Amino acid sequence: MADNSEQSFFPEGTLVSVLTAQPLDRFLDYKAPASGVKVGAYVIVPLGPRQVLGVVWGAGQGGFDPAKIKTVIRELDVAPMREEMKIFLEKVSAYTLTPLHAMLRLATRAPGLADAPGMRKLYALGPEEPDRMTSARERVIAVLEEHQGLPFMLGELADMAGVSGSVVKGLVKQGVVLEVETPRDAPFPPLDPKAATVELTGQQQTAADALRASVATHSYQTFMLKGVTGSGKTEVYLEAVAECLRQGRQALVLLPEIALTVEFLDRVQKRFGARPAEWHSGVTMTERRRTWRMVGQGGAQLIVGARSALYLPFRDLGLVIVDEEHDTSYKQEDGVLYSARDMAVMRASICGATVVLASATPSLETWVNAASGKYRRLDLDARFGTAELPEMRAIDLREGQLERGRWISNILVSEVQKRLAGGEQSLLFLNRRGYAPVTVCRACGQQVACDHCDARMVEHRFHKHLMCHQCGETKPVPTKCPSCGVEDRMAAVGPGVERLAEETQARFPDARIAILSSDMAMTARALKERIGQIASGEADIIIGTQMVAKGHNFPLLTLVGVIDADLGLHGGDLRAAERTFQLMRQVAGRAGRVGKRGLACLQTLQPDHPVIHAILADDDERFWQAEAAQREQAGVPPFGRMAGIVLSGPELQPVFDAANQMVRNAGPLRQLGAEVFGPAPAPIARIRGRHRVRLLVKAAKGAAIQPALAAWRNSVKLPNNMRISIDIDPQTFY
DNA sequence: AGCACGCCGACT
DNA sequence: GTCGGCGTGCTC
Repeated sequence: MADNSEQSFFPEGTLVSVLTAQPLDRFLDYKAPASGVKVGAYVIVPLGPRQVLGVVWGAGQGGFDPAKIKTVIRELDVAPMREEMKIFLEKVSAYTLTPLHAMLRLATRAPGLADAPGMRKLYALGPEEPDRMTSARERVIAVLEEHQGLPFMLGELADMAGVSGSVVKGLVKQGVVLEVETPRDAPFPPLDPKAATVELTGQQQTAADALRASVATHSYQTFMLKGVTGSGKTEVYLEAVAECLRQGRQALVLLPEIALTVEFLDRVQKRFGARPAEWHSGVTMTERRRTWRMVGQGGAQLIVGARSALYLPFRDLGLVIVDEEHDTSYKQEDGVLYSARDMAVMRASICGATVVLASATPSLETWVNAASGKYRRLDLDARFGTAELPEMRAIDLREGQLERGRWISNILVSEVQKRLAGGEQSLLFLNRRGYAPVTVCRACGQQVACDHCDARMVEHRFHKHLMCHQCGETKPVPTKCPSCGVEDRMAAVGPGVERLAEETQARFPDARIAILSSDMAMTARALKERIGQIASGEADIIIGTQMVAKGHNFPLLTLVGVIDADLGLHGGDLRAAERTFQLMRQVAGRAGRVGKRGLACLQTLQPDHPVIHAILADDDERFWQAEAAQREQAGVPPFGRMAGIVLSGPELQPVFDAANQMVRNAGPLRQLGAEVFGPAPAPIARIRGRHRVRLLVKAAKGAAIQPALAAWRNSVKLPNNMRISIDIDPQTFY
């Protein structure tokens, strides 16, 4: 690794070590350019016939034919990478076994990085009077006066004044209007921590004080902020943001879903008087470039975004909020495998920042860390206003409650009817997209499966096709069985939201029904608008998937019916209970947020299951204790370390053979006290035609398994149609 | 990642 | 004869 502790500036011709974003897995030496170059500088370097982006990591290492060493082409006009960012990238790389070049790629995911910062001309009011006043000129001056000194782009100003550009240019000649060269990437409007006064309840105040005090120390600390739905978590952590702004440091708020950002931005605007910078897949290229640059030079104080915002080049990060920290979308299961929650903690510990992990239903890891004192725990249990937690009731489906092809029990039907009569809303929750999860042939019993994956095809009647939820492959709904060839015996089995909507429509023909499902491809804005309409009463019954569990507020909602509370309780996945618990509680939390007490009905075949009991008893502490005890006994996370190794290839047998070869090479790993399990088919045994085989490594909590895993991975030479990926702290481990 | 080099099959 | 398939290896 390059050592840069001694030197930070390299004069012309000295050797520097450069990390490129190319998959080279080593540093390359270059000569510093005529102007010299400093450590951390973003540079363009020649690499073979190409020019690529890199970062000066430190002094050159030598040992390469000096005649072949090329010179850095130029340094980019952006803030250099800070030492703490380099440390962060190195640490994440070592922890997740991701090559450093891939980390750099994550950290430079901004368009137009290599471009010179563009300039543009803006127009503002100048000191002079015009020689002759015309009505066109008057209008231009009026527009500028109205917006007190705020400069405009030429087209914008001309449009607003209803004149052509030449009128403005004419005024520029006389000095009435000034032409100012402004950088294209402007700083974001300043946020004012005192823009709005907030009234907090006693408990909120206590929590906010603790967070503010921590932010003010400029040292690392993680908080678990646990607050039931509607307890005002956001208000509390926005106070921490306010303190961070006062300290002149930057704050980052991570949200699990883009759909939530629009609502959140509105709240920020109300609280701080301006909108913060955004960072997620829905942001335009220009705005991304601006945000990346401004974060680096301090022109953005608050960034709201998705997990990848962790890799922005913060100048002085003082606070990271991970909202809905239990959300599984923080752990990406493809590409670079990391948990944004854990990496947020890592980043904050490097730069002396406060972390707030906010959730109504924290992940078990966070709960355990809070229990052990590693994190500080803050609780908000008083609900805002008069709303209270809904009454919760299990509906036992075992006693022949449901007719064939029906999914809504009579008890639930009558509760919905009461809401319809009273002008209130009902939510029917089913975490299954599409019409029916299984299409089966009644003649031979075969189910229609995806040709490329180990998954069943889900019928989407709305789109008139079957779809594989693994790879997205679609095919028409067959009328003839693909296996036995018999005609017209194909049947849809089991419910999806579309089918639930169909039944709902049949049972309540006069009700207005709205479906909220993630496969209704909508933009974040359109979705927000739709949710807004529904919330304001434009629907009587809402049919929803997982999406509705993520923080939207429906004031008229007083009934939640969970159609299948058993989904996810079984399946051998140790996290299944945790996920089901979180989901159920959150969905139930939708009901009765304002005013009236709500009712949540859980339809289940296992009314005696501990998870169902914990939900009904509203006793989350007991649930987490039981879960923690179970995991501790099994020696699995967070009480032990685990890693999943997935080998994949086009043919099953060679993949298995390679996996077995790895097991035979696992000696050094076992010497660390680690156990190796497998090979076994991965949880999803085939994706896009590639067979996947998994090994699991289990080790004691303190064991440093990464170096051993890296050596292990390199101990087997794989054929080049085979891939290997290592997932530290996998989400599924069974 | 790209891009070259290189060594074997079916075309003008 | 040569155009082009993609396997192997290099890039400071």
